[in-house]
Amino acid sequence: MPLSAESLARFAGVLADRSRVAVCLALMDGRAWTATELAHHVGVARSTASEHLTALVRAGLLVERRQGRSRYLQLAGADVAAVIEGLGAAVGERVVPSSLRRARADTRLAEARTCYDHLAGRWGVALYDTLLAGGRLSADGGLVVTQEGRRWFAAGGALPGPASGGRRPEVRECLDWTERRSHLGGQLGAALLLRALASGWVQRVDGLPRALQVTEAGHQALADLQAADS
Amino acid sequence: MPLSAESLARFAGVLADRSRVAVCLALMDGRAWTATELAHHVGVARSTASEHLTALVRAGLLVERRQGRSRYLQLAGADVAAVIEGLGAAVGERVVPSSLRRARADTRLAEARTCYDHLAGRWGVALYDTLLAGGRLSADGGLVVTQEGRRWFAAGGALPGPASGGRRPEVRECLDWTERRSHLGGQLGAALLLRALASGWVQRVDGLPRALQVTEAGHQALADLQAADS
DNA sequence: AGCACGATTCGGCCCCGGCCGAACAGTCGG
DNA sequence: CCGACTGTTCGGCCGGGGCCGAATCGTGCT
Repeated sequence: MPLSAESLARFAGVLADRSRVAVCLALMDGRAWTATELAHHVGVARSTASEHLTALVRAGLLVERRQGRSRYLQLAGADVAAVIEGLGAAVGERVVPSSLRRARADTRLAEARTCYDHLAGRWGVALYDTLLAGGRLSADGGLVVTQEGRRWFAAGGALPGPASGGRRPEVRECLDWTERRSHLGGQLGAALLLRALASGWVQRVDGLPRALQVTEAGHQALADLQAADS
Repeated sequence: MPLSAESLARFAGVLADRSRVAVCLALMDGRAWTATELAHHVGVARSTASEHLTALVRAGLLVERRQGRSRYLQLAGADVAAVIEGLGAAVGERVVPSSLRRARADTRLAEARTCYDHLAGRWGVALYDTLLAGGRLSADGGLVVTQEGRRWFAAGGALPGPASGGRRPEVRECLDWTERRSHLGGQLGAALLLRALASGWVQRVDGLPRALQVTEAGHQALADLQAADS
């Protein structure tokens, strides 16, 4: 009779399917997967996966980001991850032995890390925010590099060829839900990571593949960038 | 492919039905309901409810206690309640504004309180344990009052007529999952509450209907009882 | 013993939903 | 413009499962 039973059951119904659960479990690594990757991973036809994914998005468990002919999917937020972990605990399984749990626990991963081939973590997010605040990037209706930004990237040697005609977008807003903030992806994001390593802003940490340590020079570089804008 | 997806989906499937969810929600008050009560409450036939209830018990969400021709059902534990609350939070609903949440938070309710018409809370549980340890109650295969116990209850004026032919059992083990322990229910439990109030062991608290405050006399009475047994 | 009552089982109905393959729509690259 | 590739929509198939009513069992009361 109470309304809550209806909606709660409907919500649980979304998680009441192996394929959909498998999708969510795969996404527990916090990264964005493409639809075919997920379809192949759970072992169903692309058409079937498509329906599941729209259902998960409509239910608010996933967010999608369409890019070209691809559709990238991520968990909607840390709260849904918590629900899934809670369910996993209820059936007595450890759902996430993966990088994510460590990412939250390990402060070394929290400060700075790679996300695929670009910069993430608190420092990566801060750098992205600074570039945005300084007008080097603009996020009005799709992320683009401004003229000023293009000069700055070029000066640092971090600008790939303007017509480096790959399929990959030049810049991309990459949502990392452990931070619940965006950082810079795409070609330029990758180039920026290389520059950060080359300039000694960050350095890799032995034994922790994705971890980065921010050096004094790195903190200084970010501070300089912020100071130059004000 | 991973086993966890299968079992997790099956678990979610148990909660993917309005009727079953409505049952769990009703049981969130922490008390035991009878099967027909639940059937009537969620608005399905008794036969349908019976199947749902066995499913919930088999899934480990509920525990049952058969007594005479009745079947009492309760939530299996605080952990399942937490899962349900988590799910409720995920759909943006407050599942339990009820007494339970307060019972956990409010130390006054935690120390001693009424559960229906008998004693619960830490002090109620301790009293029950003491009666059991002192051989006044025996729990081997169904709770019964021993001869020694019968004398003790009679001495305190807490013994209802031996053939007070109501339908209610004389003693009953009542499982309170906020304590995760049993306390004394049934006719004798109710009589014991009256005696505890009459003897000044506990007194009611203004403004908190179910709350009881344990007096010095109450603590003393329990200590005396424990001392007499050793 | 007989009756009342709570609970369970069984057969049957019906609808929901997961699955696939085929066809279609967009996008990217030559 | 023409392939190559990603995703989506649409029939159609089929199994699962929620629901009920009737019959049955077991318990308790008189």
